[in-house]
Amino acid sequence: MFTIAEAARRAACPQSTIRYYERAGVLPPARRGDNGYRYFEADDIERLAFVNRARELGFSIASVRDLLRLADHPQQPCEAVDTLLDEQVRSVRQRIAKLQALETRLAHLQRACDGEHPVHECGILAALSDTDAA
Amino acid sequence: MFTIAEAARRAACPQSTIRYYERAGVLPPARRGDNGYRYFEADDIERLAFVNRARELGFSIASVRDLLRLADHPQQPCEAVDTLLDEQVRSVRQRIAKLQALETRLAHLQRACDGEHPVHECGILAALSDTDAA
DNA sequence: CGTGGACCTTAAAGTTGCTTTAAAGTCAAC
DNA sequence: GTTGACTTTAAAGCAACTTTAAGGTCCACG
Repeated sequence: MFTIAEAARRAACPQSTIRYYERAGVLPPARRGDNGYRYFEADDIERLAFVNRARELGFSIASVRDLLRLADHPQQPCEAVDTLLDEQVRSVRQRIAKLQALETRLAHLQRACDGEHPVHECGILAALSDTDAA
Repeated sequence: MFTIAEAARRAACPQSTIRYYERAGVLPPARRGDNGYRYFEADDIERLAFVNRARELGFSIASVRDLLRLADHPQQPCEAVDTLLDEQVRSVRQRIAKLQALETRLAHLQRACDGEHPVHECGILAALSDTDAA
């Protein structure tokens, strides 16, 4: 039986996040002591750790809910898990591609100015101001 | 003199965004007709386009405000512009690196399951449940 | 017994950059 | 004069939390 402070320490995440996860429905309502304090068992901490790992992998709260539901029903086919993971991979790859395109444009801009002139000669601001610039 | 609908069309951005930018202080309060309608001149549309381009490059609203302030004071040295751009490049590269690390981990996970078994044999959920898994 | 400090609780607001909604006023044409 | 397309505002919604404020609880020390 752990207090929320202990749970937070063990899961290495803020107490406020644990409360939030409960509110958001990815953790079940915690058991309460007579004083209203939350108490956690080893099981609860494992579930919290599961959530944390899934979040680290970039899954949304909604997807984490789905993953937990699947984990709770061991007889179901795991196709749904694979699908969630595939979607997540695609989403990450898309974000990478967008950021790389951005990086290229920003790097080009960096070459437009050497930092030695006043702003009105700055190639960077010129590019931002210019309707024709990429 | 353009209505907000015209301005939105010319800048290819929603009207709600124009109003938001005004509220957020990156666009000055628009001139108003007797009826309270906003009216825009070519200048205003250019400023809006500047904002749009900077946003496309990933600059925060706060940075866009800074960039505009710099653009409005042509005699200042453009070092500040370069600094903002450098920071932006660093931030984008960092995000890319994080996403690539994520991609690697997700791709590993994908190999942990071929989608043919029930959930309780799923390597993906096992990895999420396992305290020792990456 | 009391008091100080460390713990816990909740609801609500703040964050970022918008979008959406609702309720309402305006304008032009038929 | 009324339809329909425009405009306005304030406020709420989104994601995933974090922060704040105001308030109970617990325990140990004197």
